[in-house]
Amino acid sequence: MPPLVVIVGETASGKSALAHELAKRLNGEIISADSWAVYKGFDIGTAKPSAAERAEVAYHLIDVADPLEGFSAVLFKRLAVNAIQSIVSRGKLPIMVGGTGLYIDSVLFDYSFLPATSPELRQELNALSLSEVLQRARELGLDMDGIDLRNKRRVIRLIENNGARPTRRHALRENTLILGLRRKQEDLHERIERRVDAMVAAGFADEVQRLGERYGWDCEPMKAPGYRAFADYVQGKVTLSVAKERFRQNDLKLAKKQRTWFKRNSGIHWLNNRDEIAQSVELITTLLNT
RNA sequence: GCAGGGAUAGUGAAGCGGUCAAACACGGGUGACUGUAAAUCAUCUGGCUCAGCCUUCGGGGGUUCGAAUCCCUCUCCCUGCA
Repeated sequence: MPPLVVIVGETASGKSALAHELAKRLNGEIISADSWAVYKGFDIGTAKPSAAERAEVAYHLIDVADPLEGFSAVLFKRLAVNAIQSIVSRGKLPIMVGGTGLYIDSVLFDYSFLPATSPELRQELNALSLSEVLQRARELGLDMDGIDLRNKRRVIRLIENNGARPTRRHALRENTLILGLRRKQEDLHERIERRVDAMVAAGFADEVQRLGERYGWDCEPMKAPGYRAFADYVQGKVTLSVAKERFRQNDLKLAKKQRTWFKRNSGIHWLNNRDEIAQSVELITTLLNT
């Protein structure tokens, strides 16, 4: 198993900057594990690396999805595994950074997803109520033991898979180092506030306007909170300060979910706030020498 | 100045004499999570020595066994007539 470095953390924690720096120093390439940066055109609000950064370090899994077509964890896993292989074959170090827990875990724990399901069936099931979906599952004689019967999506998944369950998660990928970045609450608030301001200064509102006109206001990535709030703003529904406030609020909410997600992963090496680069380099060096 | 309407928990908003610490939504806390994951779902969300008690429904004063709900009055906001 080739070595893999993974960097996780809350949104705006500085993981991208750390990854970039490490890639430069250690001859690495970056795999973004971000469910929104995959979409073409959604650049400013998803905090994609700049052109200058991309010229310095190779980035993968950014701009790989069309905003009108959607994306999925399965696609992510497949592309990520391929990217790791090709990076390694070039003699470089793969560094996966991102905040989308499910995507990261799919690689870390080698999730084996069930076969694809038809969009028609999903559409049909989505239109039903929870009790109707449950009824359908019962009619099909599916074993619902252990399924969260109050969560419609879970029941729908069960039906789509015709009762099949995903295989149990595998052990953590070998030869993998997971670094975690954690910030104090007040620091995170400040970082988020600064980042939102910077995005606005960089023309975020114009980007949203352009994307809304091109892909419609209801396309998948437009549902990302920062975009949703600014879509309301450019359409004159809310003021700029309200849009910014919502953006910040959404970032904080996301950060909380990310914390919850990563908390259960006991394999993460949480870095101290000081000398994050030095600590990382040391840990990675150890990884590569074993 | 006269005639109406309104002030409810972090926000929006129900309630309109008892079953109201007060629906619901959002916001917030905690957690679940293998093809939408910034999603979806669960749970908690006035205070406390927590099967009970205490303090809340703009301020003050009444009526009543009992009021967020009725009356008087004060303050502030909106609407119609001047």
